[in-house]
Amino acid sequence: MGDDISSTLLGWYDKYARSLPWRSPPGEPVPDDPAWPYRVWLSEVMLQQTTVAAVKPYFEKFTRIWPSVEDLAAAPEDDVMAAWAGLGYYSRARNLVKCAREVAGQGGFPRTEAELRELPGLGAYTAAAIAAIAFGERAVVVDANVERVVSRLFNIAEPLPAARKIIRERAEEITPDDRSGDFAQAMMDLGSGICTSKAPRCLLCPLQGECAGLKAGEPERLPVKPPKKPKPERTGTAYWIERDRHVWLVTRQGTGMLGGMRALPDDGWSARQDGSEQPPVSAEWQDAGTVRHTFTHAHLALKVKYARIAATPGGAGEWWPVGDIDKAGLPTLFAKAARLALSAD
DNA sequence: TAGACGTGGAA
DNA sequence: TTTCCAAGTCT
Repeated sequence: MGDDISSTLLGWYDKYARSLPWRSPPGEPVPDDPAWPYRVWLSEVMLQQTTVAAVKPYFEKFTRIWPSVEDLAAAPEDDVMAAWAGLGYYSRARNLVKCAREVAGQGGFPRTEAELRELPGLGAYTAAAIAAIAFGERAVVVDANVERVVSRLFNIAEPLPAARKIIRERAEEITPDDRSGDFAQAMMDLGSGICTSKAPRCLLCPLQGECAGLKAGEPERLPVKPPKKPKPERTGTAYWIERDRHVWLVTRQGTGMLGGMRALPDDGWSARQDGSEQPPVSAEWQDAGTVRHTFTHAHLALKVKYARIAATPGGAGEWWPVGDIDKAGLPTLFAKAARLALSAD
């Protein structure tokens, strides 16, 4: 049963695998090149909760600027954060630098799942994926695609997250000893293009004959997910402070929201609390408008105010040339705010 | 363990 | 317009 599923799926993958910049062709042995695990690692971290389409240009940029893990390890953290700007989940970029430095210090990536799991930013999924894809080790790779495919294949109606235990057991049973990396990527391609969340294309599925969820009638209902909680509405204010064709930028501290990223100064809004509306300096503030932005866990209405001042604000920050604002590495929220300020000014 | 943590595209 | 989500991790 498990062998039937894996051999059928691998046969399908040999024929229909997507060609992606970080992939080797199906069925080929793992490339014997130190750049290979680096590229697999980088792509896997970028792909966490992020679409292939969004990742592609970032992967090209990172591998062009930093072709090896040693290059990335030697890069200033600020440069890496700025290059990551717009991709989201910035703790990934902070951990990327940490991880690159550890790996470079060790002379390369470890090749076992357990050792990989110890590196910053690598959880159960990513460690298994790298072990299987980059090193050809047998590993059971479970991500949201695998959860969806497996819950349908075996008609697992238990809701998440409780279903994870049985899903992992089933995934373990159908994962082949050989080509477990190709098998994982085949499951992802299947989940991405055929066994999709809302409208699975079961008629095109190589596993339709083996799918208990399809036999039971409503595979699109699986996996059963817990109800979502409503997102709170938050308000805040960001400040565009200009002097002599330069704008005052700060770097957000800590590991919280947008931590480590350049930003416009603001009034201390967070996902948990509205901003104070207290500007960082006193000035003749003018309204530029409001930016709407949705995070995973809150909606934000960010008012944007602008002013020209003569002095330098107190506290840490830097004057950034207004003409180079697109090179500042602002996360999307503040890139939107900057655009608004520039259009109003 | 449930919540924090981004973004842009699809429906 | 709003909701949902896409190759998760960390605390």
